Amino acid sequence: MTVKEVSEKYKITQDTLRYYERVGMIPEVTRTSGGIRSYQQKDLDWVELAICMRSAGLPVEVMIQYVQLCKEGESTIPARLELLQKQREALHMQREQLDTTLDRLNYKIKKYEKAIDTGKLNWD
Amino acid sequence: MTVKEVSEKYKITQDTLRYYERVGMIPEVTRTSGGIRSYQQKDLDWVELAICMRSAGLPVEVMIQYVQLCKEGESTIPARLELLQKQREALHMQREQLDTTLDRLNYKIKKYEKAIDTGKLNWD
DNA sequence: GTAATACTTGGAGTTAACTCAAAGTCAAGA
DNA sequence: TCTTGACTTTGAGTTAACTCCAAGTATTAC
Repeated sequence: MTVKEVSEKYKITQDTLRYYERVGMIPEVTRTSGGIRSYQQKDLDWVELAICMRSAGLPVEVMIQYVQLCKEGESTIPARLELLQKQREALHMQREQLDTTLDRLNYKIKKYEKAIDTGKLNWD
Repeated sequence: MTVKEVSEKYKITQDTLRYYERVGMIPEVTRTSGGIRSYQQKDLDWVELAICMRSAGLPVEVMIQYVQLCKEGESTIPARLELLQKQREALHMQREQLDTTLDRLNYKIKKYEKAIDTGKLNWD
């Protein structure tokens, strides 16, 4: 697949795909003899992983570290595990905060709905 | 409360507090005759709301709009409701994405744990 | 009253994560 | 072969959300 096809498949710009590769957030993509990107399944797997992590707010920097560790071989498996566990912890906290905010939003929304319903506000 | 006290209470910098006020993410804070901020309960409520929304990733711009609507009076209640509902929807989607990513992280973590446990990787 | 400290503003600087532009190279069709 | 359009890189520009700085004013301690 060309960069254009991949960008369409994942709804992400070509610039972003090239950027991810340039900064090392995904390993070097397979190229044709002419130097043009030709994404293979393993390249697509990396792209998908990168997009998934980014869409949850995981920093680019963290993915760069992970990719770096993967390149260094199996000896880095404990380090990779630790990195992933740390990120999971961060996402759990993020989730809790999200729920707290959702509760607050729901509370306010109910207030407004009632206000519109009864025609008056009885604010706290 | 002074800006310093508020910054300590909510673990946020004074600069950020002033920034929030300057851009209109919270209404103008009560001042002393000398022009120094003196946060009252209602000011603190706004600060707390702003921090809560921001910590869930809700854009500053959205809070600015909300504050603006509040200033314009009760006629904007339907608009405020709509704004809040839209943000709730966005947070719900964000939450789903977070869960998807967490699933993926958990899968990888289990793989690595097993690899360390058995001393070998049986990758997919 | 004066020194020290905390506050004020306006505006410039920073960071993360893209996003765009320019100038050149590659590949497919007439 | 020539043209057209997609691809390449390097490097600069943009956006959101702060973050910092300088110069000045207010408050508090002595």
